[in-house]
Amino acid sequence: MYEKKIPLPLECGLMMTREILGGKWKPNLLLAISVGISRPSQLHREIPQSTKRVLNLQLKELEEFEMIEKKVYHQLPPKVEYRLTERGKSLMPLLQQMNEWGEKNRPFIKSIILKRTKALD
Amino acid sequence: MYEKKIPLPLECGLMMTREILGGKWKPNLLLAISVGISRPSQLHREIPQSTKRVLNLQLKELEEFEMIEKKVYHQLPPKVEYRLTERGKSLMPLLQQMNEWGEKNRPFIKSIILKRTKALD
DNA sequence: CATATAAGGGATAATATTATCCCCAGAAGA
DNA sequence: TCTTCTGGGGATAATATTATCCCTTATATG
Repeated sequence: MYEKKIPLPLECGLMMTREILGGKWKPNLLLAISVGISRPSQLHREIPQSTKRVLNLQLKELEEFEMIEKKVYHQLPPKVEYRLTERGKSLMPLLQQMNEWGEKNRPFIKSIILKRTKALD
Repeated sequence: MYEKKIPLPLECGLMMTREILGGKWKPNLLLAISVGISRPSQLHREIPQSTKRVLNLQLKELEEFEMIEKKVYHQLPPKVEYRLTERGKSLMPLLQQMNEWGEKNRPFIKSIILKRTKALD
């Protein structure tokens, strides 16, 4: 996320998508924003496993890549809203498929993860 | 990839998909295997930016999650072939979408990445 | 004999990514 | 006054992931 010393192949579509969706919470953020959860505090409540700090970092990157837009209302208390750009919206089918595939296969994947953690004692 | 100390939300479909496709070369490996590039050496030639070592690690994980199957021919020189399982095949539409979206948006994403690296001097 | 190919992996370094902690501002409500 | 809510981020620790290096086995080829 910060600087990359080992340049990644810029000629590969898969890598490009990875660059956008690779962050741990980015897919969740995009999906949440797409359904109208637009303010930072709401997003954090939606994804409480994470931290404001980290969410901010990932939001900033999504903004850098113009997947989302940020509207700042200069008020007190401050108010910020994110929304998807057209480019961001074009990711929705992909994200939905990711989510669906994951849901369908969740029991199976989960069981394997649990086996692994048990194998560690 | 090795051990995870911070447990990830097992109830989220997106996270499950991430667990499978999160490795740097896993999507490429799966796509390559799907088009018949089945032997480790072939795969490495297909993805020369990586290393045998790393590819092996990622292949092993894909196997653990039963996305691919490994056939070992006990010969000399050794011969190994990977192929997709049914579960692995079910990932193909997703991978193709990832690839297509990435290809479409590659020029744009690339330009932003390049701006960032230039901004570092 | 030197080199290549096949597949694999231990040990360790380098990098990248996330998490944690604690701070800031200003206003409203109990 | 003490707490809560808003949004934000510096500094640093902890973890996770990839990369690098080098060695093994056995056959075939120049």
